[in-house]
Amino acid sequence: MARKTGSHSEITGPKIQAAALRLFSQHGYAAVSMRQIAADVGVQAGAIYNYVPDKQTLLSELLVSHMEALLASLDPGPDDPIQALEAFVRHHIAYHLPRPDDVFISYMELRNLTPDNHATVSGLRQTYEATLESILAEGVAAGQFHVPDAKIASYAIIALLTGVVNWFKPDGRLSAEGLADEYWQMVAQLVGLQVANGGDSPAG
Amino acid sequence: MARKTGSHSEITGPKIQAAALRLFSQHGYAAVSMRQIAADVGVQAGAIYNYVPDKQTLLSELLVSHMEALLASLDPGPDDPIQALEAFVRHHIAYHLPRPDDVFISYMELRNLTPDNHATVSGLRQTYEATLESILAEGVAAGQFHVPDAKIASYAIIALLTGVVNWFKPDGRLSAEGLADEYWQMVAQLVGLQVANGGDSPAG
DNA sequence: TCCATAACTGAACGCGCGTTCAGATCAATG
DNA sequence: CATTGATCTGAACGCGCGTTCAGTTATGGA
Repeated sequence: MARKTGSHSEITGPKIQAAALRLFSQHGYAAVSMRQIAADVGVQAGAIYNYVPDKQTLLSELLVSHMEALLASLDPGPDDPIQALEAFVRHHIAYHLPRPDDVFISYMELRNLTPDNHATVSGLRQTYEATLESILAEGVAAGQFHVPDAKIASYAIIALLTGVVNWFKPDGRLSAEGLADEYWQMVAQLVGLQVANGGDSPAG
Repeated sequence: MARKTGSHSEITGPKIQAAALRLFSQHGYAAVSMRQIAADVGVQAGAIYNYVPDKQTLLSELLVSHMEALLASLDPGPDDPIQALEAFVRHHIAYHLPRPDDVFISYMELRNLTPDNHATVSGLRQTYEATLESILAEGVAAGQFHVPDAKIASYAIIALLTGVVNWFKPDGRLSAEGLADEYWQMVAQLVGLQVANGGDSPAG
């Protein structure tokens, strides 16, 4: 054998993913060229094709791996719907806040996926949304939550939570934890729970 | 004078705006070519330049006119924060539901605006958001609303409300009014109001 | 040291892009 | 009906796109 497999590959490969993620998030998939990604990595455009078959696959892999990592990070959570909802809310914020670029492309570049890739990513997303919906449905059935419709409420809550990456700046007055506290209060109230003002999560 | 000014212009001009709006919303600004827009209108690409100086201006005008129309449609509303919030929620949904394409491009194509155009549109958007924020702030000051932070709550509520266009289908079980009812219940609870809901008692 | 080969370069390919413009077309005016 | 100018066509411009590939470079095992 000569040269160890992937001596640079282990560096350049991830660099390409990272550059593509940032550039797609910043300017949009269609507006970013392979040459721009290559320049960002410090390489010629042709070199990218040692790592990725084409531009479309590059985008698709970013979305799929984000959604799979998000799902893998999901804890089954407590049985009690209230606790489960709080855990979901806090986890959603904690997971998404450090990954604004992933959130951006996951919600904005879906339409640039080929039908096959779109179906894959949509399926993963629906799995995630269904997790929240079932928590809500259980809480409604148990008389703990009061929302007009569990599915609509799950859409509303996810939109509300995901929107945080649009304005949050890590150097602002709020820490990630403080932010999660505030969002949990709002979500708890949204589903009809009483929340101690300015305080912690509801007892239980 | 020969031919009356704008004999076709009055047709083709709006057709271009409409086609651009739909195509930008569907595929994204960068992914849509002037030739595609022209084909959709039934004209050659060059003809577009009788109506629009360039592609960037075409996008910018769509965003600006949407935001200006949205602001113009805003009623000052009742003095009471609760009534004002309800009016804001219902109006937001009623205005946005029939205009999903405007909503899409207004939130997804901001980054494709030149700095000047971006500043203009952002300014209009901030005016809109400030309307909600001041309603919330007044309600908090009056002890009617209980949210951790008026500004964050306004972001959350707008994200929640705007998300509706991502899933709403006009032929589903819900009418626009029924939908507004459900969203108003959720928002009312989010800000800490008690909402009568089919006879169940308030939680807690 | 030699050399197999992973990693990369740099040029090239056909193509579609935004935009321009000279000339054709067409409908209302005089 | 002839004229006029708004409207539109169709070809062209330079350019950058995604992708390919023959050839160059660099690395670590033999």
